[in-house]
Amino acid sequence: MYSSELIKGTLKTIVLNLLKENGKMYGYEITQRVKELTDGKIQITEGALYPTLHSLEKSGELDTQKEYMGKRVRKYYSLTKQGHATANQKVNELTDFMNTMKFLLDLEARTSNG
Amino acid sequence: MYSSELIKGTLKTIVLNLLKENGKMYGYEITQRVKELTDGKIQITEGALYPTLHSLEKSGELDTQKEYMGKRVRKYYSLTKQGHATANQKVNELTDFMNTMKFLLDLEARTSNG
DNA sequence: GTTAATACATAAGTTATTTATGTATCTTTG
DNA sequence: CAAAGATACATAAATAACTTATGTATTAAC
Repeated sequence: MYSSELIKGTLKTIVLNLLKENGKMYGYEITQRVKELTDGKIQITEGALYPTLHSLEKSGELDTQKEYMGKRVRKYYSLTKQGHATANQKVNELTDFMNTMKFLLDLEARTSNG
Repeated sequence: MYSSELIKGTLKTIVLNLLKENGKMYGYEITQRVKELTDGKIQITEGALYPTLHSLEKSGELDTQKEYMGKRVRKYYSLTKQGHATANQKVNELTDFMNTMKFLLDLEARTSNG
């Protein structure tokens, strides 16, 4: 597990990008998928995820659709048009940020090489 | 400028790594160096930096040394032995985290290619 | 002699999270 | 069939890292 400060600020990006790739997902599914894809290195807690989903819905990024499996409810989320745009923008920003960070952290290698 | 949530959690790593590369630096110098190296994309505020430096000193990562330029004080910070170890560990963790994030965000490319 | 840059510092407010708790259904296991 | 664990939602209080605001003082530039 990474120290939690690192993961902060990337949650919305992760969620939006997963929905972009998968069309629709429900909350619990998102937590499991991320855990699986990262070998448990990133674990999204429900206390963090649900408020984030609600906030993305409120701001017009996500649509919801309830489905009943027997008596159990699943709340599926999918991107709105605006959500697609936000997803792209967030992923680009994070990619850019990571490149900048790599540049900063690689300083030693760069100065000793030239 | 990146959205501030992204930068959160990386400040200590940035500071420790800069000190590792430069031997000793003072606070204001750190803010300027980071701004310069990132073309203004990352700007560390003094309200964030000074408490971080104090906290790293308190936890035994940094040593200080005051120098007077005329009447103006500069407080130089340098890594302790423990600080060196923490710097390496933090940089490794951030690198690892960024690789994991790239893997997560590249999902689409991977699934459409194989 | 006023403005901007250099250089330190701290305190109140914000915000995204963690931790804790709660409800309910379905599945496995002894 | 009872208990435990997994599935699936939700919210509220506490925490931590920052932002924003403010303060002091020296030096440089105009």
